[in-house]
Amino acid sequence: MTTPGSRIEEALGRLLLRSTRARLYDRLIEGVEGVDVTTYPVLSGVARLGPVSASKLGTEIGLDRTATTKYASRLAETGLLRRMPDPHDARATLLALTEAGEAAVELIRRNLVREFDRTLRNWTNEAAERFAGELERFADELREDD
Amino acid sequence: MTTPGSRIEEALGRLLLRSTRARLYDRLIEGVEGVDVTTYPVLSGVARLGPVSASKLGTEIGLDRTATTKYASRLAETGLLRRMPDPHDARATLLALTEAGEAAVELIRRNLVREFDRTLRNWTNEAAERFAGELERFADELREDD
DNA sequence: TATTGTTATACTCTATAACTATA
DNA sequence: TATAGTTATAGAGTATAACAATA
Repeated sequence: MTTPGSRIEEALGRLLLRSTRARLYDRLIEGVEGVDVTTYPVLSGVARLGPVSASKLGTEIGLDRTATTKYASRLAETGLLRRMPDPHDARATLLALTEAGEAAVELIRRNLVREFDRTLRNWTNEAAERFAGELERFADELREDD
Repeated sequence: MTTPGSRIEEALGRLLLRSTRARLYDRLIEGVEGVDVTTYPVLSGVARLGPVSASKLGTEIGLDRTATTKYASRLAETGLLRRMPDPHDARATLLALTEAGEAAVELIRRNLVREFDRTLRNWTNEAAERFAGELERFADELREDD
């Protein structure tokens, strides 16, 4: 029997495939030095959370702090992130966007939005809005069930 | 401006996080011996497509045929897949589910139903069905835009 | 003692290269 | 010549272990 669950599994499975993710992100990073499918979550996380330690950021984006540090260093080398001492904790280092980092985040985000809007070009606006709302709700509730 | 694309970007970004994927798959394959986050797409693909060559399966699930072969061998070692000669092409080998493979897919499917029932427990059946259809369409069209 | 960032290390995923057999 | 499956190999992602500094 074909249930909503099995249909969602199949479709979501394809979306979650490494190749789909890689292809999606590959299209967005043209002209943005130093950002790829692995460093994007770090860059995007700093953009969302503001100056943040590697430990906390790692927890938020589901990466180990050692991997977070590694990708943050890569982003720092290309000038998109900078490190600041944490005034409240001398052990910690805060990761923050540089101006170039802010610009990169803006560009990538615009590209992503454009990509999805293009995918939805044959949908009615009503259907697209509804789907967006349902996907938001689904993502929320899936992560709530920890 | 908040377009459907921007809302999808945010929601899908959360779904694509490695931690979300790992957590989801870990729950799906609970209690299924020999299946993990990498072999699951292979097993699931054979279940969906029926007896299929590694080349065609790889194309379908977005994996290189060498990786597909490797994971298929792993599934064969644990008795979930078997290889059959292709009667129409002596170069090809068809991958098919064994009885244990069918049982594993059935168990995963039951886990899926449980998982998504829990996520969708507050949705009407109509909304769940509609969302499943829209997600299928979205996944199709996102991959078409190559 | 616990936690921070970092580096070193090991393991896994996955693609490319190369080989053999068949269309 | 092109395509099938397979194995060997190499590059990259990511976790664990270990270290020094600070809470």
